[in-house]
Amino acid sequence: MKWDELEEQPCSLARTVAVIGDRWSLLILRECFLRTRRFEAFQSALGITRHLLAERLKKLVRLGVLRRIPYQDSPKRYEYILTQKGLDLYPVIMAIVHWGDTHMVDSRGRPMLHEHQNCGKLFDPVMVCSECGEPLAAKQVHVHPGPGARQPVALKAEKVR
Amino acid sequence: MKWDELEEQPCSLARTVAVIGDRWSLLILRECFLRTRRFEAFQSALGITRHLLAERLKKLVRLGVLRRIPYQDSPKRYEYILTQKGLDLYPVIMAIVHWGDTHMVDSRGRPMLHEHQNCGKLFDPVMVCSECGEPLAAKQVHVHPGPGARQPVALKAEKVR
DNA sequence: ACCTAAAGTTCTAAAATTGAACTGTCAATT
DNA sequence: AATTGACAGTTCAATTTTAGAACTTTAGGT
Repeated sequence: MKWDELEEQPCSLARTVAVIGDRWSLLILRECFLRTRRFEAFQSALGITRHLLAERLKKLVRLGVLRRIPYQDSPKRYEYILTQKGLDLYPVIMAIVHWGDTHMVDSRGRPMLHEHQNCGKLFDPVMVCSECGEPLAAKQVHVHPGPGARQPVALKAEKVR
Repeated sequence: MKWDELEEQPCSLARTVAVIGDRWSLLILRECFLRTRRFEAFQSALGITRHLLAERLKKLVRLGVLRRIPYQDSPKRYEYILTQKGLDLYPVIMAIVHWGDTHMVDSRGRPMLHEHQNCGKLFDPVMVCSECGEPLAAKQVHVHPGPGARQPVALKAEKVR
């Protein structure tokens, strides 16, 4: 399977994996949320090769997650900032961090703590139901095909012919 | 950077990316949450090569996300089920799916809908603060070094010497 | 004139992934 | 008794990605 095919699958997870499902993209986004904006800064913070960094930034811009904006002329230099689409990845990042905090820490404890400015407390992110507000568990969720589900099998067969 | 180095970084995101940050692991986990358990079933659902599937399953078992349990003798056959550590990835999966639902759908709409058995409604997952219950936004969160943060620079220099 | 900084690009070697065929065990079928 | 098929992998060559290092371009500072 190629990356482009992933993007076209009738599955929101697969399509998102096409965007962030590699070793570097999520780390680049972590840096974005920590206010990193420039090529050299990404490179030295992550230790990614310049080649790959250039490629990933290009990809994230193409997909609308980052915007490349000039911050000076002569020589023209650009920096990378999160779009709204990129900012919307925050829950993904936090869910990942929280899993790491729970299952991948050593004896010394968490590398980072998060403080919620709203309430002033150190917190963990919790995923809840938009309708009833209760925390979500896999077993309480049933999945139904939506309007964008895979075509009926008959139609798929047509296409193959 | 190698995968093992990722696992050892003082960052819960990097450590989690070491587990799920590749093209296939998240898709395999999607299938697990959809009740897929067996090698052939994963293979035909995903179109992954058998070679890679075997490797990824082994890795997820080694990392404690899946457990390999025999379901028959003669010939001995095994199936793969989520451990608690694996089940805890549900919020990550849901956050990813929700982002795809928001930003990667075509005109036909979502491929899948989710129903919360608790309240009986179709829902979206929302990430909230464990302390005050308010939805989280990146701008309202401040980050502090925790007990497992990177060693002081002086100590790092020691190590290098 | 030379050095540095930033943001890339180019090149070769190493590593990961793909695709396809092959293996071993056993049950069921011919 | 021999053949077929299911399942859970393993093996191997070819292709694609990634890593590592050097190089390029534009311009300011000394």
